[in-house]
This record gives sequence, C-alpha cells and structure tokens, in this order.
Amino acid sequence: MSRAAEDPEVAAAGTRPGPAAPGRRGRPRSAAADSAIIEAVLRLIEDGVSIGDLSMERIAREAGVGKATVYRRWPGKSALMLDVMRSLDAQGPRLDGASVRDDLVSLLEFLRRRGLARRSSALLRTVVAHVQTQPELWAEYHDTVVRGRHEALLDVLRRGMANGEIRTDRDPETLADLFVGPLLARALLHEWKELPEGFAADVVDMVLEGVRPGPRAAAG
Amino acid sequence: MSRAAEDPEVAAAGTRPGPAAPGRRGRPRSAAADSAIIEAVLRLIEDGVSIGDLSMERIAREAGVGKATVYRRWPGKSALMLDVMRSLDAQGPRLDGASVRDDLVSLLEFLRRRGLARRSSALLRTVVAHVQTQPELWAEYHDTVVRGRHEALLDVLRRGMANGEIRTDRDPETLADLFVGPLLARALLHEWKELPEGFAADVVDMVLEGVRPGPRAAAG
DNA sequence: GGCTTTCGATACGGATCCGTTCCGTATCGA
DNA sequence: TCGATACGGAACGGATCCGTATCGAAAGCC
Repeated sequence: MSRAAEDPEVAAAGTRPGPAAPGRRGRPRSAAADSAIIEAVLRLIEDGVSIGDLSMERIAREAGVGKATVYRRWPGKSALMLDVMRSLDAQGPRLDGASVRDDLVSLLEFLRRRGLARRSSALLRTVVAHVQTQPELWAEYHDTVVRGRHEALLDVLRRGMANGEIRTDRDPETLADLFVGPLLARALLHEWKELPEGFAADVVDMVLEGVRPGPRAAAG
Repeated sequence: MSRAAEDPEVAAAGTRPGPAAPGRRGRPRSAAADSAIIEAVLRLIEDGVSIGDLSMERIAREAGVGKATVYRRWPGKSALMLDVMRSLDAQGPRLDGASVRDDLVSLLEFLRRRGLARRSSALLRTVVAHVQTQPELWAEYHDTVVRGRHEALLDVLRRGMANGEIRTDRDPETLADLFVGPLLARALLHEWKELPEGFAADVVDMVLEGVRPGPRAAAG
C-alpha cells in the first residue's frame, strides 16, 4: 500500500491467484498474498535496493509472508521479477489531437508527473542497470511500460510530419529522442524528485523552435 | 589491461601504492596489484555485474590477487568503489572555439565515442542505479567524470548566449539537457553499443534549428 | 464432517560471502 | 645477513541466502 496512490505508474499490481481452475479443491490461494509480494518488491526497489541485494527471504519478510508462499507462486527471483514488470500500469494520457504541439506537451507532462516520479524512476534505474545480465527483464519492462508511450509519441510525430508541422528529413526515432532525452537526463542524472513544473512544455517548445534566437523564439 | 586501450574513459587506473613513506621498511606494496584490483572491478561492471553482486572474494579472484591484498588497501567494498570512481579518466575534447555549433558537435561527438561507449555506459548505468543507497558513490563519479564535461558544455552555451548565437531567455542548465539528453536516451534505453556516426552532429543541428520545417532547416 | 490445499513460521543442508588470521615465500631497507 | 612488510593462498567463525521440508492452523470444496 503506502505510496502507491501517489504514483499511479505502479497502481495495479494485478491479481494472479495462481491457476484458479474451477474444479480446484482445498484452500484457494490468497490474492492478497500475491499483491503483497509484488508490492513489497516495488517498495524495496523504490528504496533503492538493487536486484542483486534483493533476496527472496527479504522479499517475503517485507511482504509479511512465508517464504514458501513465494516459492509456491514463482520458481525463483527472475520469474518473480518478470511478473513484477508485468504488473506495472503504463496507461498513457488522452490526446485530443488538436495540436501536435499540445499533444507533445501532454505526453511529456505525463512522463514528468508519472513516468519519472519517485518510484518509477527508481524502477527504471534498477532495470536499466541489469540490461546486460538479465535482458529478459528489460524486455518485459520495455514491452509493458516503454513501448506504448514510445508508439504514441511516434504517432504524434508522424502526424506532424504529414501536417507539415514537423520536418520530414529526419528519422522519427531520432526526433523522439530529442523530446524524451532531456527529461530523462534530468530525472536520471540530476533530480531525484519530481521535475519542475513547466519543464515539459519548455522542452517541447525549444525543440520545436530551436535554441537559436530570432522571430521563431516565440512559441507558436 | 585487456580492453582499456579501446575505451580511454577508463584508461589511467592511477597508482596508489599505499603510504609510500620514504622511511618505509619491508617489501613495498605492489602498484600492479592496485591497478589489477581496480581494473578487475571495472571489468566486472563492464560485464553487467551490479554492485550488489560484486563480492570482495569475486573481485580478488578476478584480479588474481589474495583477498588480504585487497583488505590491506581498502577497509571495505564502499571505499574500494570510491577509489574506482576516482581512477576514471574524464579528459574532455579540445575545443577550437571558432564556432559554437562546432564546439557543441565536438563535445557531443566525444560523448558518443567515449563517454557512452561500452564500458563507460555500463559504469554509468551501474552507478546511477545506486544513487539512493550510496549517494557518495554517485557524488564521486559526478565529480570525476560528469562535472568537467558539464562545465565545458555550459561554457560553450554561455559563449553562444553572449555571441547572440543562442537564445538567452532560458536557463543554460536546461539548454544543456537538450543537447545531452538525446544521446543519453539512446545509450541507456535503446543502444548497448556505440551510437551511430553523425548522431552527435544531427542532434546539435536539430536542437539549434528546431524540428519545425522552414528556411532554418538548413543548418547554419 | 472429511479431504485437500494454502497459510505463516521454523528449520534444514549446502552455498557464498565477510573480515580476519595464518602460512610459506618474496622483496625491500638497514 | 636480518628484520620488516607484502605477496598469493588457504582456512576460520559468523552471517546470509537458496530452495525444500515440515509443522499446526485456516479455509475452501464435497
């Protein structure tokens, strides 16, 4: 529980009460235990504990659960971590589609408020650190969290290129990095808390208009 | 040894043969052991081993050194890691200062080729992941590697603002993130090898001119 | 009420690590 | 040559972890 409400990136831990077969006999698995375990992992990661320092014993302790209850659901830490990634909520913002510029601001503002908030940024740092040793973990995180937002951003950019609002002589992927990169740099390298308000709109306007002075400096 | 020559970010491990007092008696400490240990840590991190999975035993094994030899120099893993950070070489590129645009390209090109190469990016990912639990580690890395480059970038930007080549209505720190962020996003989120050639110049020109189409799209 | 499965808790053998200590050898200053 | 210190290697007691097993209690089906 605790801070989950403040950081909706990781809201829905999802119930996975094991193979809830209809003809199942005996005491059913506790859905509360499932979410308690996943929530415990997220809480530990949020506190900066790296995956290497995450032991199954510690997870069970933090979740207030017996170790056997964890092993009854997952064969090991890797499998558990994969399900933790799958539990993340990566819903994006609604775009009204009126202005390309406004949609870009909405996307980046959403990223600023949720995607790079305390827990989410800790998660990102932790997962990224294990890219080489556990590529499946990054793959799962990417599929669950990154992919959707990236596609949404590319859609807006392509719309702008069709509109004539965005130059068409560059790769959309590169353009996407121009918008996302600055937020990422701030969140990972400088700030550990929420990025300043207005930062998203600032970045969008500067990337659109360029940092050279001139008539264009007034954002359209 | 090994790949150090390919990635000059981590060239000079520096000799720290303990308190090499002049009146020191007995067999002197081996400078080779010093660099073997530090080099072993860097090699392990390069292979994706996170700090949590780095044990003193494993480090000594990898370095081909007795465990006591490690503990004779450092009281524990934290102190060793700090010296590993201090051993990094963060020399920047020479800037001819003719054009702000060219200096920016030089800085980002240097970052692409060295600062975000294989070993350096693995190091960055690992250190960033432990920001919360070991802030001193990040502080040391920042002082040794990041600060100098950041200052150099700010200098160029301020020169451009005085020149009239860069708009003056924004914080130089924010401007810096616009240039560095896209490379960072690529290196940390997408590519695990070297970034494509020409990427640095592309980013500089697009940030300078903006991504809107028009007469300015031709880089000056 | 029986049967089955899960629950938290505890304990297990085996493994790894920590930080220290000791070994026999190597390498320095005096 | 002698005393001092460092070397790689091995072992130590204590701690933590892994994955499994077992316990009595709880919670479902039939």
